[in-house]
Amino acid sequence: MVNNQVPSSIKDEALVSKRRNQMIKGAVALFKEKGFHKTTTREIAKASGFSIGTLYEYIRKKEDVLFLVCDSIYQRVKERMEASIDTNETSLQNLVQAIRSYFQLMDGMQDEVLVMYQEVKSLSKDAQDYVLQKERDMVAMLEQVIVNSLSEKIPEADVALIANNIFVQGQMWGFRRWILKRSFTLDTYIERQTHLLLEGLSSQLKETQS
Amino acid sequence: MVNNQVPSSIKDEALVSKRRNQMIKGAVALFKEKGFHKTTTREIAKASGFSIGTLYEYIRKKEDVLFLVCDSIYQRVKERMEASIDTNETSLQNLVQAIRSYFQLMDGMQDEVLVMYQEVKSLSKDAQDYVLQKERDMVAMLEQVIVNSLSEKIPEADVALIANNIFVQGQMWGFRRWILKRSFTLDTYIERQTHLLLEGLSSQLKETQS
Amino acid sequence: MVNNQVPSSIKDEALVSKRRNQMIKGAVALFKEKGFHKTTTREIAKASGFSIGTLYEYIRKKEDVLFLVCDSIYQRVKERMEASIDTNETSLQNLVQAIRSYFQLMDGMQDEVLVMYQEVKSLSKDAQDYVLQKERDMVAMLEQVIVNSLSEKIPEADVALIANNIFVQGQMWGFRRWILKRSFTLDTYIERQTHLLLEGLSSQLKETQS
Amino acid sequence: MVNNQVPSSIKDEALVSKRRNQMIKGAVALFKEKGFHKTTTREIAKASGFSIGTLYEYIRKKEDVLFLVCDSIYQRVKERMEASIDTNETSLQNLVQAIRSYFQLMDGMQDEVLVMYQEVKSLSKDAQDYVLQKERDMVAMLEQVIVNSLSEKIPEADVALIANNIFVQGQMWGFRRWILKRSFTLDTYIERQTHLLLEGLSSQLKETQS
DNA sequence: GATGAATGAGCATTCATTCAT
DNA sequence: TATGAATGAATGCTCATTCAT
Repeated sequence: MVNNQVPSSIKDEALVSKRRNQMIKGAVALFKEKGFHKTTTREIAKASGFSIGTLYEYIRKKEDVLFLVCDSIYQRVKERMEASIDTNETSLQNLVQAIRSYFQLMDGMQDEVLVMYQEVKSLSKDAQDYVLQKERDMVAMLEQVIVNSLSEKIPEADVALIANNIFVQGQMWGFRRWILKRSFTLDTYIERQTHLLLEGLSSQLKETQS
Repeated sequence: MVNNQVPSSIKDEALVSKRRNQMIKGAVALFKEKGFHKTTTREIAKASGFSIGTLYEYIRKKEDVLFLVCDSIYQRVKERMEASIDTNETSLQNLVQAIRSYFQLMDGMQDEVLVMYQEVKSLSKDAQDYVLQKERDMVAMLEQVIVNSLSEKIPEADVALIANNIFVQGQMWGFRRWILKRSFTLDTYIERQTHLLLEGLSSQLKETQS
Repeated sequence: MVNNQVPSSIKDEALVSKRRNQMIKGAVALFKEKGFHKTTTREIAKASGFSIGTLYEYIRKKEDVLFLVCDSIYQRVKERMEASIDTNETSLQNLVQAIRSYFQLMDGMQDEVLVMYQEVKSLSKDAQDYVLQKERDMVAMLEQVIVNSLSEKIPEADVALIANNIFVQGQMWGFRRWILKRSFTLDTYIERQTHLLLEGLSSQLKETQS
Repeated sequence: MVNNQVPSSIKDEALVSKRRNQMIKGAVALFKEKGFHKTTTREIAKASGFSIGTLYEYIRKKEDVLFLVCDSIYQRVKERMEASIDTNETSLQNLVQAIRSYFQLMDGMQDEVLVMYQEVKSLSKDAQDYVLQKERDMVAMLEQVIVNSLSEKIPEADVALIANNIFVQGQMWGFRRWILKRSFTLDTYIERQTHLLLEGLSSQLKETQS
């Protein structure tokens, strides 16, 4: 699926898609290593496996690469969340499972998420808005799962807050690993965060037959 | 107090201190507005009130400015935390109060924290280590306050986790304001986060006579 | 008629001719608008109605397009001068008529002449010589008409000078329109320039029975 | 006198003036040789005797060099015309003298005028307007001299036309030398053009006691 | 100590031209 | 014949850093 926010002068859409994937893959690795600003377009071209001229057949400006990278990361995270999280199921188990899936996802896409985290602000306002909408969607998914897992209604704001906390704690496993890895593995991290959350919600939670 | 990590060719320490403060003040404003990479040394010099030549009498490289800025921010946050948080007091009230102080601090230094958040990765490994140590110190303060507020011992890892959660939630008020401000004011945000935390800890908390 | 100064890899001469005409038509419009140097080969191909690859089947280098354009303009001007000017007729009326025709021609081909005027110097020396020969031919035509209109012989140099003056005044109507249009329409311009010229020549002119 | 249409980041106005003169001198030579578009900024810097970085301390964009060059040429032509032409004197001799001075000037600044002629269209609309105003001023000077040399009034349009003819004939000596030099030297060219003009005006001219 | 002119390596971007299909 | 994807040399411009005054 070609991202039409970024025009290309190449007509063959399948090719555009293929080349942009090469580009994204190469760019993520570089951005991870040295950040967007310290990465040159030539390096991106080289890491993508084609020439600088070819790079510019598929984008207009360097910032387009960043946009493509951020968008692709958000898209992949969103898709994988949609695949692994059931927003209809109403059991508590479903919330626990959703958190686990999401944290595992964050663990696996750690580098990508870190890149995204540090560089979104380098995008133009428009591009940021476009990309952040996906973040809102993801938080909304978590909110739905939370609501479904509760037996009593709690204030909307609290649901939003919990969803945001979970969301950020997932990312935190990526961008604060330097401090967390002293005390946790991914599994213990998931387990303890879940534990803490459920304790806080205990009185409103649905009964679960495990 | 002159930061000796960054050598200056000027002998007069008082002057170095004064000039660097001008520099930091000007630079924070610029980094906030356009980020470290898009800010030029000329702009920094101008915003600091002196010439480009003079700027380089007080630093060696552009990165030194970033280091000075980050260090100064951490330093100020740390100092203000130390001033408002009592790590000896053992009441639950003290934890509540510490959280409130810290969140208010984050609210007031929102821009600075945002800058720091996005730009630390641009520092050299050494500079990052130096600066992150201050972060570790702050988390440690929170850990101490948490431990003091509990009647029973809980695993060290849990203490670390809670401290990290609080720490990040404070920053989150700054860097995710775009999504949080739909549901919260600073006060309601503090109140609900505190509420959630205490619910989760309720069984281990010290009794409080309010 | 295919211009053999510019080789093509296509064999079918009729096709070459057709494609080059498309090319010239498209290119003139572009050169007029933005000049030769700011026009890209891709734009020329697009304006010509075929692909960049096809463009290069009919020329060797970008400069060939400019040559083709200049040559075509000169050719058209020359042909139309030959069609409307009678170099055998010896009346004064014929000179007056020749000037009128030529000025009207310049008015109609204003854009083309302007393009040619500004861009010939971008041609290689050889191409310039080739193209300027046509200009010499046109001036020679004017010289002939002038000589025919005189009753007495005047120095060759004077004839050349007058022919050049007429020639340039015709072009001047194109490239200095910004200043002339405040005082003249095409008709008054023709009338006054003719008047001035005839005054200067009055004593040598042939009698005319109008 | 520093041209304020083009901002410089250097404060010392005398220096700006000096460097820009170096720049103009170097650039004219290059533009003359290969045209504005085929001249690189590096070449301009080199020909000016300083580095590319320094060049850009005195201008903002490459086009600024062209503007500076065109403006300087017009300015010099205008100044020298003002110095050698008397717009108050009312004798016929004065017109003859003015033409001679102007043609000699064009002869001496041939290269500059050629450059200007071919490249003004590369300037932005604004810059063109600014520069062409100087041309209007010069034509106006010629008009004044013409009017002063006449005993009877002739239509304003005719005065404008004659002034323009003289103006263009002066330039023509530069840009059509390839065809004129077969029949003329500068002196004979001046003499014959003047002769032609005076013949045309004879009945309206002031008596001159030579 | 302060200034700001000079430097040139470095970077993003363009575009004429080629060539496999 | 026609196409258009690929190439990379070339170019305009920026900016951190130095150093003479």
